[in-house]
Amino acid sequence: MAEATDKQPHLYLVDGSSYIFRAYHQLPPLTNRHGTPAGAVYGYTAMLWKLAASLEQEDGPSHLAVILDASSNTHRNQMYDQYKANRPPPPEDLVSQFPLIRVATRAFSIPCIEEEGLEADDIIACYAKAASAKGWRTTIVSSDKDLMQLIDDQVDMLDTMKDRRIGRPEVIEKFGVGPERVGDVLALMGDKVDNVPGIPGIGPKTASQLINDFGDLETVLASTDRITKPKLKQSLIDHAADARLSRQLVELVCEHPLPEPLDDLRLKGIPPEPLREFLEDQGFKTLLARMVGGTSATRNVPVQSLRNDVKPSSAAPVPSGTGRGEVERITVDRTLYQTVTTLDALDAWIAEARNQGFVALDTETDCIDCIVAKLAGISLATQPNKACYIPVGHSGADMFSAAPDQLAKADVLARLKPLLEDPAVLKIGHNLKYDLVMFAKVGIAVAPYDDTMLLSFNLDAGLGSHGMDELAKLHFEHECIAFKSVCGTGQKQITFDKVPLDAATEYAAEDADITLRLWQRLKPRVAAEHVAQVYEMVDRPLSATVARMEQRGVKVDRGYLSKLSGTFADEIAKLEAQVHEAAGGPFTIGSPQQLGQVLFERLGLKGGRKGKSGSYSTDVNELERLAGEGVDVARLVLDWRQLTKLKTTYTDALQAQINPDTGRVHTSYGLAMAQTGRLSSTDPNLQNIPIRTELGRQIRDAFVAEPGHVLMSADYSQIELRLAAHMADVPQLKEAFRAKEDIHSMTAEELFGSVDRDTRNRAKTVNFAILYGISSWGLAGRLGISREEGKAIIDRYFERFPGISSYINDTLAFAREQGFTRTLFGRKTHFPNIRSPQMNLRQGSERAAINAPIQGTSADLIKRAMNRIDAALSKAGLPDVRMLLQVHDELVFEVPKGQEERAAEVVRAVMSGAAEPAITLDVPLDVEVGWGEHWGAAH
DNA sequence: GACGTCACG
DNA sequence: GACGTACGTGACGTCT
Repeated sequence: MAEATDKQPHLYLVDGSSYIFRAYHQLPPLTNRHGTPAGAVYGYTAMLWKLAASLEQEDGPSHLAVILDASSNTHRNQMYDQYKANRPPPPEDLVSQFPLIRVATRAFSIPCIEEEGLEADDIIACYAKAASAKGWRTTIVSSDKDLMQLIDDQVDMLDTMKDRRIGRPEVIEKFGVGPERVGDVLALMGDKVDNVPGIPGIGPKTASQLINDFGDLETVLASTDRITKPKLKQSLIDHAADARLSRQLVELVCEHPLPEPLDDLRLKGIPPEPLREFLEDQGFKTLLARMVGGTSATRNVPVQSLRNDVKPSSAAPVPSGTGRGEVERITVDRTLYQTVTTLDALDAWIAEARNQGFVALDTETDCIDCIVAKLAGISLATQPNKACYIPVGHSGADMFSAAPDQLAKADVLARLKPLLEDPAVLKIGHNLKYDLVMFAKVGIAVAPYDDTMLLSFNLDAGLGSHGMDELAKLHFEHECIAFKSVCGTGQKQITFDKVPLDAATEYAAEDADITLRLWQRLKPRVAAEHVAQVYEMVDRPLSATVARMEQRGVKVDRGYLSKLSGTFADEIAKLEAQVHEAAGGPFTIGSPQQLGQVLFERLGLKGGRKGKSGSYSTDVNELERLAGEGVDVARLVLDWRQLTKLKTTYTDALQAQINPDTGRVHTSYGLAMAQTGRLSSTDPNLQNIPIRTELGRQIRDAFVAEPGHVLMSADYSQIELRLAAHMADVPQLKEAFRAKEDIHSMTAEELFGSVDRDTRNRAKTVNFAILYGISSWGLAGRLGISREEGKAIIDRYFERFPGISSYINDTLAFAREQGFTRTLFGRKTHFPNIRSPQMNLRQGSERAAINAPIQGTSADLIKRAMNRIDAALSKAGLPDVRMLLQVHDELVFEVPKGQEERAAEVVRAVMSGAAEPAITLDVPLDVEVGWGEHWGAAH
């Protein structure tokens, strides 16, 4: 191939100084052959390699240079002596790598440009301007936001770590303004790291809003009379000079003569020497191997081999075979959908469903809450594009319009019941739990069934959510009709039973149509990807189990809650007065911002700023610290916080959630929400009712049984640690569980050689840390010790329980290889970021991947128990014992008085044996059971 | 709607 | 140049 003479020259400018900082933080602390730190240099070298490799590519460089900061003393320091004054010195093991950057660049025979008195940003600006003047394109390799000012039609940026191009649209996305106004926005918001002052109280959002409203900085400063918010206005007036200074500091200088002429930056190819020598010297074996293996017949550059195997790892974080597969183009023709208004038409649909043995269905209602919802209509689909809607509960748009022609609800349900209960016809739904409740309310027990939401959850957990609209887009690139486009939104929103039948048919029939297509696409993957066990034995049957629990609800004592609300309100009022008194004036205690100002400015307490908003942290740790130092107001605020939390989230909200028809609270369980396979609970969340403090615990007493009944609670003891002992195969832990020893004391003995309250507590913390994917830093923070001490404890843990470290290593190796983890029952959880080049993303995924098999197996077990419990109770002659709630490792039942002992034994047996017969655990699953008049007394 | 905070396992 | 220090959730109040 000829050299790139015929194409437009394309200059790449590498912001070397900023690159090496990022590389340092994102790569592990590697050392080179000489034992000196070289992680950042390696990252830098790999980046240059990648760039050089794209020489011949469409968008690759024809000219390339690396730009470095020559000195810290620049014209900006003369302008403002505080410029970059806050910046901490770089870490030592990074400083030692700075000179190597120049060596590495020379090894590539790439020009390395630096200029006394100019920052790299300014040099880049000069070159970009000069290149544009000659009609060249320029790509700035950096992610520095200051440089985004330079972007235009000819200039873009490239973030090689995220493998992302940044052009005008990306700038607008980030700043809300085009590149030409970025300088004004930066001047308003300032920059902590460079110590550019900006205007206090103005962050990115406000800054871009102001510039958009007024045009530029000077106009903003001149228009303060038009600004309505008093604080903002005053701040702008007070700090106008700071803003002008900031504007100058962020301005890039592009009038300087070029240190080297543009044409000298041409990239012709990389001579093998001295690159090979450099790679050998540093011991960068991977790159060296590529260089040798990729010898090209046509030229002496490593280009050919690079293109094939140096894929940017960030671009393909998900290993092959774990994605959701290719998009299948479909054509949805909504004109083919039918509105069924005659019994003959209905019978024809039922006959077709019977004939082929499966049918997709969906119900439409007048409300999202399936417990109170009334049926509006039912849609069916038998083939792609062959779907119908059967309205049964539609009314006119208002009280003056007549209801549309439709079949009688009772007739339709009478015809559908045999079909929906026919064991020879598979019913397919999406989030079928909702429909199961709707049909159960009219005496129809839908079976057998498949659920496409659960199919997607079991196949692709971790890769996205599992709503139908999203799945249609993902698998078919099809946009479903939006609910709000049919029913409107906000004040004007109407309920589905008011929607005209033609629009209702298009919307509802499409849902059944898409459900059918999703089923056709997803179902074959169940066997192929080995999730049949978890789907068939855990999640699919759980739909019906949970539907029953939701329908039952739990009785809540409104009078008791109301009284509690009153008591809390009095306490809150008292505390509020005391806090205001101590603060020297009223303010909104619930506003972290105002509270921070009161504590750390008005009262002058010492405390650090935290968070990117620049506001003070006032969380429980910070306030506990102050309270411990004898700051009474901190204790008062903590008490106020606890009481308002209890009142608003529990005593008030729970009363409002009592269903007027049943007098009970019916939560909704999310079956496909938590990535690990746990359930979640919403409207209200009954999985986070207080228990840890005495005050909060009173809320539990509001959960009561019907007269003549008690509430019974059964919970797995230490289930996650038991599973860890089994899965990691740790003999001492397994033995301790078999012998019913106290596991935290036993750990304390192993770790610290003695057992007292302190060592036991610390051992308990360590045990949890293991489950959550440990880091020495995190453990140190929790235990209030140094990182080194934290690391020593972890090392000792691994040494005493070697199974744990091999479990972690094996789990991570598997996850990196496959992109997902599995529970003992085969449940998959995907981790698309497990190989991300971004350290924080990657490490977060690693911790989650260590935890997921354990948390997920625990979820599998309790779900299996739940699926079996109703039948086991009936078989034991206890059909009136009703399972009501699940709280991850706990089940709550309503039990007729006199049946407690027998119910306890049945429940205990089912829960303890939940792994069998699929799995035999090496540890017993102990279950603790208690009961009483209310939930609080059942523990 | 984002953020901070806090309730649970 | 920033982020975030343990995993998984959901709800509320404030502020923009």
